[in-house]
Amino acid sequence: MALSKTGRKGRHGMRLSELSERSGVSTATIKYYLREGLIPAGLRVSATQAEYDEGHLRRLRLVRALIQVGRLPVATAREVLTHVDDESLGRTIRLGAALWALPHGPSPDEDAPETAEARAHVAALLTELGWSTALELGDLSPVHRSLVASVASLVRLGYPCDIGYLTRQARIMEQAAVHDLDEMETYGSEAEQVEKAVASAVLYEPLLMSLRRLAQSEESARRYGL
Amino acid sequence: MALSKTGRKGRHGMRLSELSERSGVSTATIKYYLREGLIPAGLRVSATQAEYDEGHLRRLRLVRALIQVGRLPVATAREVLTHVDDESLGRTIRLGAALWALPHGPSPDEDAPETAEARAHVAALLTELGWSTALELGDLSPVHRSLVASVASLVRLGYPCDIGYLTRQARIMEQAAVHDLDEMETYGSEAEQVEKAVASAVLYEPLLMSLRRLAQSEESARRYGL
DNA sequence: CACCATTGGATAGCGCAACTCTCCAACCAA
DNA sequence: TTGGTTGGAGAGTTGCGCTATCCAATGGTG
Repeated sequence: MALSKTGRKGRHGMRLSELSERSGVSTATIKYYLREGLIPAGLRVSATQAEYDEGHLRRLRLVRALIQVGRLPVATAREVLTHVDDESLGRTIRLGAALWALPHGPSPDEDAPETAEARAHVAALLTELGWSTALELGDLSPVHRSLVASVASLVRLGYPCDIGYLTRQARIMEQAAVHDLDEMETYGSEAEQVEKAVASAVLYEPLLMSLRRLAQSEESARRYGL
Repeated sequence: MALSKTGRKGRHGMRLSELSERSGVSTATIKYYLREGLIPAGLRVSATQAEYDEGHLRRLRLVRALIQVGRLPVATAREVLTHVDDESLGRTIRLGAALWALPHGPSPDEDAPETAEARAHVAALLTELGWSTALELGDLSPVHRSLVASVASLVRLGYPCDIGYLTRQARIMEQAAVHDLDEMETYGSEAEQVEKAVASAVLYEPLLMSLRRLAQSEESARRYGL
């Protein structure tokens, strides 16, 4: 372990190994992410040396969060980050593009008869909710497609998935979404807002689901005892 | 096993190949699931032949849902199903045991300084919420641990994850949980209720998250236009 | 009864994804 | 110089969810 030329954790000029130490990610893995284009190349300071800065560290942490917490496949993470980085787009579109690329469950199985039923179910639900944007985009949106796939699975398993129940749950999710956007607006820069939105989608989802399960346990204990 | 004696819908015996046709799962894969103990063995009718019934079909569909939609590793699915099948337990415990075994994100990294902070955050949150059961079980519960891990990730990325925001989201999730339990109570048998709870956890979660993202899009369009 | 496709069971192999290892020449501080 | 370190590239490893192959017992058909 040789002393690098900078003893301090300087704002600029980290080596790959220092990036590794500070992030807790092995150099081999960082090299892999660099190869895969998840992290921008460092500043080439000579033929065989490159420098990394705080931005790289931050990006690396985001990548780890996407992959480890959010369970995104590497290829998907790359696509999402491409949109996050694309400053040529306006906020809304940039945000939409990033979310658009986010992980979706398996696409609906078009051969299964339940899929058509599920599609109709979802259309009725969106109509009921008055979510015209989602209704118009329809099958083009990956989110819409995973929704259809989820409903199809439930139908296939014999759960009714009735519109009233889904509508109520959707209204609840709407509250959550409103909170999220309120929260997002507290972030100043556009880049931060977009990153926040991505984090919101991939990091807050497991968090919310954990909260939901805890709430279920609480409610169950309340109703039936321990 | 338990299933062959309890869940008789149709008495009519199927061969493995018919089970495959009706479920859309290849015979090879079904054999794999049998080997892995995800599906109880068929009724051995001779040295090299076995019969399967509607219960097996239903179980097979549940397995596919857990693995394909819920993304459960095979080993985890087996563990969950073991609890679902365990008729020696009371409903609440059985339900809890099944949910207990469900997939959790990565465990918190004890080496990271953020983890301690996250743990304190979560404790404060649970106190604020009055969720005493969750508070008492604390770190024993996998759900609690993934919650801590999620919060730690957010903190690590620089998001404040403030208690007020989390409390509001938790209250919203509480509403969702109450709906779920209401819905669950409409199912008659205990076995069905437990299965419903599992389905609720693994199938409804992606569904709810899809709804949340759609709601975010709607709200974003409402605020900022397309 | 004889025939042979089918069945269930066991084992080995495949394909993908996410790393991880190995090598090497360039580099830089001592 | 010199010896440890660096970045880059490709091959290797691991784990998992299947999938393909083989085999003997079976059982419907003629």
